[in-house]
Amino acid sequence: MKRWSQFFIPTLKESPADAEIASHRLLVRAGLVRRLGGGLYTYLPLGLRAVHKITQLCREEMDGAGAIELWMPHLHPAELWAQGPRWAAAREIMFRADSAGDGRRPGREPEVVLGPTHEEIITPLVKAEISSYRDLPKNFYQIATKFRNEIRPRYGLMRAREFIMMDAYSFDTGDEGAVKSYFAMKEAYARFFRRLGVQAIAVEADTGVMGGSFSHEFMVPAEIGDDDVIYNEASGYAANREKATSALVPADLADAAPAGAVEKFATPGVTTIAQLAAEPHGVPAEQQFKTLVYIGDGRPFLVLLRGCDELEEAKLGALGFTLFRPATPEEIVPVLGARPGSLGAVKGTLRDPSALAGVFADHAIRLIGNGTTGANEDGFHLRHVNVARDLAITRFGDFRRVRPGEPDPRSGQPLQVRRGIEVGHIFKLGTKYSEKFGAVFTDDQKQTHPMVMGCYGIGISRALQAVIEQSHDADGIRWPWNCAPFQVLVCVLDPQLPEAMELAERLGTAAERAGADVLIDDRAERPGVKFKDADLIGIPLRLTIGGKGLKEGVIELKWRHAKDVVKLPLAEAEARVAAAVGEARAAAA
RNA sequence: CGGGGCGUAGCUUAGCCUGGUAGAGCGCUACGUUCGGGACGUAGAGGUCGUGAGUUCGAAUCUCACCGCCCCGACCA
Repeated sequence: MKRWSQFFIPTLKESPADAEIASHRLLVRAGLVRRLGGGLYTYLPLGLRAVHKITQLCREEMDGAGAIELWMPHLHPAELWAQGPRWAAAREIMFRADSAGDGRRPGREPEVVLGPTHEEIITPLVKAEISSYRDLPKNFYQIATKFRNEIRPRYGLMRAREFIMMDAYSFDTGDEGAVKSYFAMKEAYARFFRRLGVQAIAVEADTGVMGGSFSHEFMVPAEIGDDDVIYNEASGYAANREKATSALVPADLADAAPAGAVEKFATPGVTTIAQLAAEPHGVPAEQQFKTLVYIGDGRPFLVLLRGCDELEEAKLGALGFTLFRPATPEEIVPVLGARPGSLGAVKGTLRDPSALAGVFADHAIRLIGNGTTGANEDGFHLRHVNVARDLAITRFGDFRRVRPGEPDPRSGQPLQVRRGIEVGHIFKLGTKYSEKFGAVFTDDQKQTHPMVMGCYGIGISRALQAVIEQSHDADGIRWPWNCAPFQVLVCVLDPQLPEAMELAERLGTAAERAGADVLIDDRAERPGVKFKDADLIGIPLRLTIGGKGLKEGVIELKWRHAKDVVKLPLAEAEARVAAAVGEARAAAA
């Protein structure tokens, strides 16, 4: 039981100017956090209590799923990362820390880095400690601080540079076991978010720099989310836009027959899809081939799309390059022979085809059949280009961005889109890290194999804010029972009356015995201030003790999410409060 | 890193265009009146006007540079 006057909850009437979204404003106004610098936040006592509630729930679900808690350093020797499979990509977001003073190697590679995630730490540990199939599977987790130099920290805790994360790593003897571990975590995640009191949906996701074979994200639907979720309610299909696909191209689509010889025609000044679609040329975007040039690990490659489609850049990750980026015009001309606007992939028109690492075509270009593309000669295009006959395609793939309304890959029903906040991510990693670090085990045939890994993350601090984003009203936060910093607020309107404070203690004790954390507002403030603050900090159950009520022989009980106030006769108050707490706990279990 | 915007008291901000005493509300301190939905009055404390240069007799105000923050894009839990 805490007394407000002895605690520290600095609430604000006005929102700080830098807080744009509701949850960020409420984090600050309700006295949960204060900003230190870009993407850096102090958790004030009330905010820390919410964090503890969330981590405890998370811990219970992880333990329940058989994961084992440990704690790894936040400072990582840079050599470990250099040994790992993704140093080049990961170092972009890692804070470097040269030991003390000027460091021993100023201007060169860092000696230590602040950990953005822990695959590079856990895998060598498991390699050193586990070598027999008898000791597998194992799943280790920690709940700790992560550091990522986000290019653009945003929205308070939503995208911070230092944040709290639960990260887990599973090690199995084979693929089957790894899949089992993966789905055990998927279920644990679902239970965790349900108990947290937040609606989070599992969607198929891109694996990104993490690598691995498949992955799900847990998304909290919210307008301010950074991700687009493509879904169909009826079929249950849901995927991050980066990963989402559609049944736009029929599986049994036959190659179109050529419609005539390839024909070059002059298109002076035409450098965009829209210009070619306009008069005098009048080639619809759906009949154009779009040719994009990227550089993958130093070598150029081409991506072909329909003129009307957009590239979903994340899908290029499937091509296996460690790093890729759009090519510059200076890089394009020597290879293709023309500048952007007149590019194409028609056999025989490329200046230096041997320089290419590949030509990757989106399936949807097969819908074009015969179309128009750049001639690799500034100011000229080619028509009657046939997909099968004329294009030098290394392989087809899914590279286009799905649009709402396209047919669901499962049911054919139209796909929809909504925004979401990514609060959790699970990956089936495979052997990417175990091979690199030599984390192998010996099986019962005395054969050694790399362990099959999975990794799992929950953004604890982000989940905290997602809860607020999803659960608030015009007056303030509406904490779900299980992650509320306190579950019961005893609002004493006349704390100078000894009998009022004594009653508050009794009710608070009754609520505590029933399993609630209790805060007593004993401040010498006017009632209006107390009620406003109570709504702002959003404690689920409010008990009000006032001089008036005491004379009538009642106290008041009010749920934060409800409008009505229930008057409880003093004689019944303790039992009714205990019962209310019991019901709330049961409902939130 | 590209594009846009903003830095004035702890917070929200006016003043800047058109250079000349830095103002208000909230919060804070003291006293009084109040006391069931962010009360009122009186008196106070609190400001290197982000930093540095420049123009000028004189700069919060004009110019330049730098720093910080916010928003939009690419990355992520």
